[in-house]
Amino acid sequence: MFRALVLEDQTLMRLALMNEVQASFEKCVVLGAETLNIATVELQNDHFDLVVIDPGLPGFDPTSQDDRIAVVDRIIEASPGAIHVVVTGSDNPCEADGFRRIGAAAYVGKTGLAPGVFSNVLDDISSKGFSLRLSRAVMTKPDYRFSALTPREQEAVDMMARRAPGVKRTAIFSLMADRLAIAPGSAEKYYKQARAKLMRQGHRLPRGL
Amino acid sequence: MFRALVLEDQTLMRLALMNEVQASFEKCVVLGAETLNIATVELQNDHFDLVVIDPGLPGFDPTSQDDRIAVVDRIIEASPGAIHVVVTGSDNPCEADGFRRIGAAAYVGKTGLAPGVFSNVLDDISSKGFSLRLSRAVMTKPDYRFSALTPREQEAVDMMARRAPGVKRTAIFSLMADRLAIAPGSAEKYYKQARAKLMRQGHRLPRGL
DNA sequence: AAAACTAGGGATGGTCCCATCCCTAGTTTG
DNA sequence: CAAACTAGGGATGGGACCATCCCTAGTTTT
Repeated sequence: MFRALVLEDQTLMRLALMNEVQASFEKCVVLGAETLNIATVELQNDHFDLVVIDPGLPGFDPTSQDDRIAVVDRIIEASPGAIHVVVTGSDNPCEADGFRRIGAAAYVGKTGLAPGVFSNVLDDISSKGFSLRLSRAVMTKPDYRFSALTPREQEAVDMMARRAPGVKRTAIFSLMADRLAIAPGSAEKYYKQARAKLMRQGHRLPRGL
Repeated sequence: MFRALVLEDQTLMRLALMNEVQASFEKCVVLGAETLNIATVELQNDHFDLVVIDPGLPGFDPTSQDDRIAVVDRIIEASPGAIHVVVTGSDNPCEADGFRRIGAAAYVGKTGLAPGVFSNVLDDISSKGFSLRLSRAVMTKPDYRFSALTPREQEAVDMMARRAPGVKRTAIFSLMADRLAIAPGSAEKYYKQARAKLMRQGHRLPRGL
């Protein structure tokens, strides 16, 4: 059984990271720790295969490079058999190199860390030994979330809303079919159903329908 | 239709916050913006009832108090009719007061911001006009997440694992029943089913079974 | 004009999860 | 001892969502 631990003080982020880890492995256990103390205790009592660390913990000076390194270093020494992924909000290439030197297998900025990216990070580690993902803002449109839609319908709307200008709807349906591993006809159905729901509720639709 | 906008650069956190907002309203639309620019455009084009802001955006100096205030101030001026909630990782009482003065209705630290807390923040705003939730680490045990469990089963395990010493299991089943609005017998069932699954898979169970 | 894209709608079977109720049987506790 | 807590298990109905296939009909492109 694959065992992972996520050390991150921000609760919503910790839960989200735990989800990402879980989504990356068929069968696994993921522990979430809010503090270095909790994490240290767990690392002493059990073996872990993967540890995700945000070095910006409370009780440490967020501007002190030494503190940040110290946190990660303590974790790495406490779990020599694990893969270590550093996740941070204030990422920079210099710090990435520092963490790499002390044994981290990945350095990931939170801004670019979207659902699904974590799996790619793990793939990078497997193939290249190290994964570096620095933050950069790439969004040009907002995300929309409608409470009336099912997850599939929401996905359909998302992908259609992000469609580049000039791209046919049919092309998007094919793309959706590939990504979700369903038939293009089904993708089309979800989109149309979603659109109809929103119209019925009197929504102003996002640009691009 | 209730309309909300979440301005937060970290993708996973933005999506989590959008979920929290969505969970707080029966029917709503939630937009997520990664940058101040995207948010500004949306605020110009549409009316919003609620805006959630993390002032620690890329392109601004995270240590500059002026920059942080400026971001929130621009948003508040661009959406005079909305309720404004400031969410930040590096929270302190002094800054809270600053944001309150310029018109924010809530100041929330990310560390204590767990699923469901956002609703409480909104309740505070309704009843008292302002909500202040500063971060503090309160966890003493880690969270466990098992990939084999359904959400209900996972909840049952969570609540049981957090049980205070000496508390009877039956008491927990009643508590679960209250929180999830189900029969205590059902709560018991979920817990036992979850436990059985984990045993079958050869898991080491968390302390407290 | 033919082909493709658009925008709706109806019907169906399957799966997973939710919630409930009922059953046995060993161990603690009052 | 009786009552309550513990630890399993089986069966059932309902609901939401998934995925597919089929239908009509107007518009646009080739």
